[in-house]
Amino acid sequence: MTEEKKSLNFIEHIIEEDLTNGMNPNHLRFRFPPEPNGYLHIGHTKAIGISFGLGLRYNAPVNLRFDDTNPAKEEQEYVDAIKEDISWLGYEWDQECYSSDYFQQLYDWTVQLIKDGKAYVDSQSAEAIAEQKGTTTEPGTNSPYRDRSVEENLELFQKMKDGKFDEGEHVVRAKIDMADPNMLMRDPLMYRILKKSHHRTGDDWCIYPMYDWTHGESDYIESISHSLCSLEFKPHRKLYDWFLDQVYDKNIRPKQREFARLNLSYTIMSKRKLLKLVQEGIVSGWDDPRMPTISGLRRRGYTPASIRKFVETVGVAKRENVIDVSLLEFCIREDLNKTASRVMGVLDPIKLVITNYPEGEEEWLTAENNPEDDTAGSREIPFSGELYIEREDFKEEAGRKFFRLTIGKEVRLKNAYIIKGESVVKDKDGNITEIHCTYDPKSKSGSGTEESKRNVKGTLHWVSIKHAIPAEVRIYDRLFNDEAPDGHKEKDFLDFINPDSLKVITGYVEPSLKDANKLDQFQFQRLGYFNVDIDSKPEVLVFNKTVGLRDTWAKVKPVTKQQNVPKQPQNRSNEVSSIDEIKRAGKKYTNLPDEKREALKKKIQEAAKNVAIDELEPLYGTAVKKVGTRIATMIALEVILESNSLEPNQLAKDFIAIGLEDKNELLQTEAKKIASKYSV
RNA sequence: UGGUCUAUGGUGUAACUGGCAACACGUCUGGUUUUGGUCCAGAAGAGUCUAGGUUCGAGCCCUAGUAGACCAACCA
Repeated sequence: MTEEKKSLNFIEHIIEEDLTNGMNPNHLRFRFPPEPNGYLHIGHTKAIGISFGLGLRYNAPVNLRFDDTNPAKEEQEYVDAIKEDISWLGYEWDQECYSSDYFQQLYDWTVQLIKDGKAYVDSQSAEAIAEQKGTTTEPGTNSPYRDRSVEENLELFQKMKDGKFDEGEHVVRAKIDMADPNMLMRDPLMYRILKKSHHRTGDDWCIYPMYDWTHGESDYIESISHSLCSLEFKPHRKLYDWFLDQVYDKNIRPKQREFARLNLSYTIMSKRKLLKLVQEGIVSGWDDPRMPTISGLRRRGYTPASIRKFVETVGVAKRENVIDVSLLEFCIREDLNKTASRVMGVLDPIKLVITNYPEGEEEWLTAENNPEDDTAGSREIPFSGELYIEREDFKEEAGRKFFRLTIGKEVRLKNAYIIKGESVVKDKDGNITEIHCTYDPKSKSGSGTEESKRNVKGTLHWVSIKHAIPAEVRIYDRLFNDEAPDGHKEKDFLDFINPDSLKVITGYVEPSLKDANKLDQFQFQRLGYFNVDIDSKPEVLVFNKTVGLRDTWAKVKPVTKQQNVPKQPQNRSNEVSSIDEIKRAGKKYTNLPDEKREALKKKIQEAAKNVAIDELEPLYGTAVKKVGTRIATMIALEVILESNSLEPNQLAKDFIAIGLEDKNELLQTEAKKIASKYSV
């Protein structure tokens, strides 16, 4: 609480204001109210982080409340999983509450509302009620049952409770205003009949209160001061307050305030869709390491601290946002860098023979466990004349930028000796099967000799073939290959499943890993962070790749491979990329008057000359929210096609198709222009 | 065609009751390094959606546009 430097988010501003207006700080109380109908995911951690974070900041209690008013969807299994996940994240709740604990109170209040003429029993079908709701532009009409007498209402409500009716026969509605511009105020439902067993109340009840009639009242019962939820509940606030008015009696009056929910690129957050992934067997379960669930992240190797840091870093505001997954990755690397033991493992092995190493000999070398942690100590690792190194770490010949092993060049084997590439052995097809090298016996790491201090450019990780243990290694990639898999109107999110999201390989790891426990975390040096999966057994070790190391080499690598890339600007650092320029121009496009638009168009066309069609992909699609960006893309596309005299490829055709259907006229015009030109 | 909310570098968030835009991620450069990791030093990148207004002065206030999101489940 002494962290004065940290700026406040808008919710904290509200609280500060309440406090300066005389609110007793001891009356501060928050709540996290999940519905136990699924597993918690990374999106929930934002809500959790906000409410529990506030609790920590103001030293106020936070209730965990299960919003369990719909027995059709809720199960005890989810209650247990949610509790486990929150605890694992490191948060402690004050009271464990259930909306179902308030069923009787809610019932009593409803009776009072009926007596006050503020609620009534409606006996129409769901369809009829929906029809009378009206639309966003037209007012609704009153139900024919709206003016039933208090006595009749009371009697019917009693019978509903006693199970005298079937599902759907009657509902209880609040009598508010069928013409309110806010649809939620048009006589909202308070109760419906549901003949289902509830995971806690069993068959005690066959009428269940609706969300709106439950949430605010539950907050009130628990003396919640600030009830924080996501933006889509904003319209509910009016109703929240209306219901509160009916029962409010000089106690603490909760305030609902709304924040934007978390969205993560390349990820879906909908419980329904996550459930589908599980049900269709696309993933192995809710805790599949590719899942954005807390349990999935846990199994993948994410730490509670890293997730908390992440939530803290993304901030809280009211605008729609998409957080880049790279931020999540940064958070876990930052944490693991300080804590994970360094070990060596080779995932794509190729045999390395040290020809001048004494035949049959072996020795044990000392290796530091964690250079970031002085207390981590060291361990012994075996070395011999036959090793595995990473296939990627050798090329017969390579440019100066390749800091790894080539013929005639020296590199250091981490914690061991300096070696020099001598020759290769190939099979009939010309594939390299063995690399032969020589070593400098005086260059042993830590030996203190002149040679041991010699500086060579590259350092390689390795394992001794004789001592290494094979292990199953599961390598994950993003589950979807689209930035916003569920942001497309036309396509199903399942169309974007990445078929290569899981690769299972056999790697070879140093023998010290034999005793690793489940969920232990390691850095496989130069490769990334890995943890021991829960499937791991003493006979077969199983590792998950949590995340790779930051890798600046990987970015330049492709360029060295493909010679035919279009000319890249030399001083990339000093130039805005053409793509950025297009994006930027597009951003303002729709807001400008026609004259200025022309200038912008020229700019886009100029920039487009240095760009390939495929590079436009991230700027397009229904996932891109700004129309301007899409228009700019369309303009750019035209230039690209024309200046290279290309025919539209599939991607281009997709762009055009989407453009033609867009409701924005400017975009449509541009799309039509190209469409007719290339008769797409 | 209604109501509500939102609009700040590539992304996310700041900027206390108006005083020429900060932090993190990402990107790039250089240094250190027995991990192309870490660490250190530095750079580029927005003039705050547009147009008007109020003001000595506006990202913050007002008006009008534009764009996006949410709202018509007996879901939460």
